[in-house]
Amino acid sequence: MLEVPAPPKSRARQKPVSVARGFHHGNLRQALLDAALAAPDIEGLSLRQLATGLGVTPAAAYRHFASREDLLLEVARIGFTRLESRFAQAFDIAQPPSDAAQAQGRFVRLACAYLQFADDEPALWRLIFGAQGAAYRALSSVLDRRNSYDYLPAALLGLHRTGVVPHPPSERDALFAWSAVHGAASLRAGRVPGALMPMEELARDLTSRIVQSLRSLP
Amino acid sequence: MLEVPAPPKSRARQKPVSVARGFHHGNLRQALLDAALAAPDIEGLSLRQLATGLGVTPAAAYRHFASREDLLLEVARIGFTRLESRFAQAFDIAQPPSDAAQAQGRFVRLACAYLQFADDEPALWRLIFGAQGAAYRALSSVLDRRNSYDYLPAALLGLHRTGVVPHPPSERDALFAWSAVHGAASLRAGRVPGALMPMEELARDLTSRIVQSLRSLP
DNA sequence: CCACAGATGTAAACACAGATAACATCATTC
DNA sequence: GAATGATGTTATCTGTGTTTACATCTGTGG
Repeated sequence: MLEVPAPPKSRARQKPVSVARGFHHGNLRQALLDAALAAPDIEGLSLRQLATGLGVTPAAAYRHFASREDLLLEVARIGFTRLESRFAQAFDIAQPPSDAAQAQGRFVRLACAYLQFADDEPALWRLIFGAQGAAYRALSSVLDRRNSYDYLPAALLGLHRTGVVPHPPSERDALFAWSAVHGAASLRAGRVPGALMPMEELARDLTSRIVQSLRSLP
Repeated sequence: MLEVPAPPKSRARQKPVSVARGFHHGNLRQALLDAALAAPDIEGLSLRQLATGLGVTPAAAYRHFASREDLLLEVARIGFTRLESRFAQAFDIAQPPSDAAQAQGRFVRLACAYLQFADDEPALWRLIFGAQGAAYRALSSVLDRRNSYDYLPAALLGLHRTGVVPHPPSERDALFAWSAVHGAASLRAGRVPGALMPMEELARDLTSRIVQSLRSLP
């Protein structure tokens, strides 16, 4: 197309064992995922815009993803992994709580991580939990056995072991805690006015109420 | 098109004051809304399928709605009205609670209504609250001042007046209650296994836990 | 009774999206 | 240094939202 026939083709000739770093584009797959992750509205993305935005033909994307749906699912998987790593950091498995305050701190941090994720990555939050959590359901079978939602029961167990809560946590206890935190995050993501207070405050309020409810029931 | 030129045109000639019942189709607007309301996936609807399904040209729909988005918003409005009427029925304003049991019964019925709506009309639920509740936000400014979400604070107030809860309900109390119920409904709509127990049971469990949490805090 | 005006529907077209198939090109490997 | 498979391109198909120009129906005022 009327360009300099071959400007020395300065593309790195390193040949680093033939790993990563694809051929023409240079790892288009990852570039597509990155672009999608950076989009303000992931679900509303168009493959074509994504591809042309990367200087590449729409059809090229189909060498890496079977469909748009497939790409979005992969993005959701990445997002879920990010959420999980936030959980892991908040849970801090290396430092099991040795007293009530520490157990409660862990619980607060966990709730905070959940809420903060909705705040920091609203597009990913919508992708994962929006549309009735279709993506979440499609994913949850593929994820580690050590599911994200084991952290919460574990934190509740810590509350029991340190004497904060008299009974060992049941499944319903966990469901209730999860409901409250998830609901608060949803309302916050939906910008419901009441839920927009400072986040740490919200997390403390939530968790202390949950703990209160766990103290009394049989 | 090779049909009988004018089979006496048996369309009712009643001329009932010229109200409702449009011209060619006979109230296409309502037919479009009804078809959308009946769809299993409202957000995924296509205007063209909708129109042709009703034996009408795609462009015809644009005589009644400015855009697809506009149609969906109207559907969401109708859905929200349905949810509100469930709330109203559950709340039963004509019979204010005169003792603790009745106040708790009202609270349980309210939670039940919320959960039941998610069960009965999943497509509407997703439309209203899915995608970070964009539709809900777009709507909430248009709805009655007597907002749907006034029922919950009112029910909490009833709990206080009948002595179930020592302190008058604060905004945070309401937010917590709403978070828990909304979260449970979301998890249920997302078919999260733990949330799929019989509904009345779930509602009782939820509300009793919420009440427990309200009993203790300052 | 009937022409007119406005509401309603149709036909045709545009831009854009997802998806597929046939072809071209590059990097690696024998 | 050719064979090969991974990668990207060029059409092309179907379907969608939307607009424009035109046709038709309905109720109304002269």
